[in-house]
Amino acid sequence: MRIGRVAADAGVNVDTVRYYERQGLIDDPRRVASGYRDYGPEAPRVIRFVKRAQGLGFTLTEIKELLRLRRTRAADRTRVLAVAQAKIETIRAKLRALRSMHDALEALARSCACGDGAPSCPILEALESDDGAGIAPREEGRRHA
Amino acid sequence: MRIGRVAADAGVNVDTVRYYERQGLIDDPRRVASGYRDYGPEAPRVIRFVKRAQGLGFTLTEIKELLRLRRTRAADRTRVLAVAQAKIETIRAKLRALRSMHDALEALARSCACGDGAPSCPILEALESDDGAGIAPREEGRRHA
DNA sequence: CTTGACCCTGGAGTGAGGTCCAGACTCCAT
DNA sequence: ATGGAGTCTGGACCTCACTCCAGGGTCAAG
Repeated sequence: MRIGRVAADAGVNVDTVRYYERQGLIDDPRRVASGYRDYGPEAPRVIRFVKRAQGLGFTLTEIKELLRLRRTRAADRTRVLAVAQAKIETIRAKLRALRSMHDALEALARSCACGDGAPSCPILEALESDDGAGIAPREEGRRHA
Repeated sequence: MRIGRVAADAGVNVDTVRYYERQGLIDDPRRVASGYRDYGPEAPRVIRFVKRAQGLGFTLTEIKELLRLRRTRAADRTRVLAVAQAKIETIRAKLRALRSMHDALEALARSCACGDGAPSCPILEALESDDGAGIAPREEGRRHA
C-alpha cells in the first residue's frame, strides 16, 4: 500500500502521513526498490486513531504514548501500567466534564430559564467543578510563570 | 475586578484574557476612568470554561458558539436550539469515543494478550467505529482539496 | 513625590500541527 | 517510449492560540 492510498483511506493529506512518521506516531514503513513507502493495512487505522484522539483533546505527544501502550509485550507491562492508569484517569475526567456539558446543553435545549434573569447558567456550571485531572489543555501558556 | 486578578483566578496569562476579549469569547468589560478593564465576578468562570472545553477538543470558535447559547433569551431560543442540538450530538460522539478508549485501556491494564501475537489491538479498535459525528478535529488540513 | 506593581495599546514572536512547493524520480497505460 | 499521476526529499510557509515586548500611563505605599 502506497502513501496516497493510506492518506485517502485515513482521510488526511499525504504530507500529514509523512509528518506523523517524522513525529514517530507511525512506524517507518518498509520501502520498495524505488524508495517509495510501502504500508501495511493497519496504517490508515492508526492514523484515524490519531485523528479521533486529537478530537478528544489529546496532543500528538499524548497520542504517541497511547499508541506505545499497544506494541507492549507482557514483560514491560508493569512499567507501562502506570502510564495506562494515568491515561485512564485523564479520560475519566474528560468523560465527567463532557457529561456535565451534555447535561447542561440538554437542560438548555429543554428551554430552561437561563438568560431571562436566571442567577446562573447551566452551561458555565457544567465545567465548573475543579476535579479536572488533566482536562485543562496541557499547561498551554504560563510556560515560564 | 482588574485584569490581573481575573487572570490569576482563572489560571491564565493576562494576555490570554485580552486575547479572548479580541476573539469575542468574553464580553468587553467596562472601563474605569483610567482606561483599566473592570470585570465582574463571572469573568474567571467563563475563562475556566473555555480552558476546560479546549481540553475536550473544542476550538475557540466552537467554544464561542457554546457560550453564545448562554445569554440567549427565550425569544431566540428556537433559532438557537438547532445549534444546541448539534453540539449535543458532537458531545455524544466524543463521549462514545472516550468510553471506548477508556474500556480499551482498562482491558489493556487488565493485562490483555495484545502485543504478544494478538491479531488486533483493543486500543486501535477503541476509536474504530465510524460514527464519529464531529470528533475528527475540524477539517484541519485539505483546506483546498 | 518617587518607586514598584500594575495596566494600556499595537505589534512581533512562538510552538504545535500541519500544508505547500520545487525539482527530481518512478510507474504504468496507451 | 511517452505523458500524466504518483512519489521522493528538504525546506518554506500557514493557522491557531497564545505570549512577549516596547513605550507609555496609573496608582498606592512609603
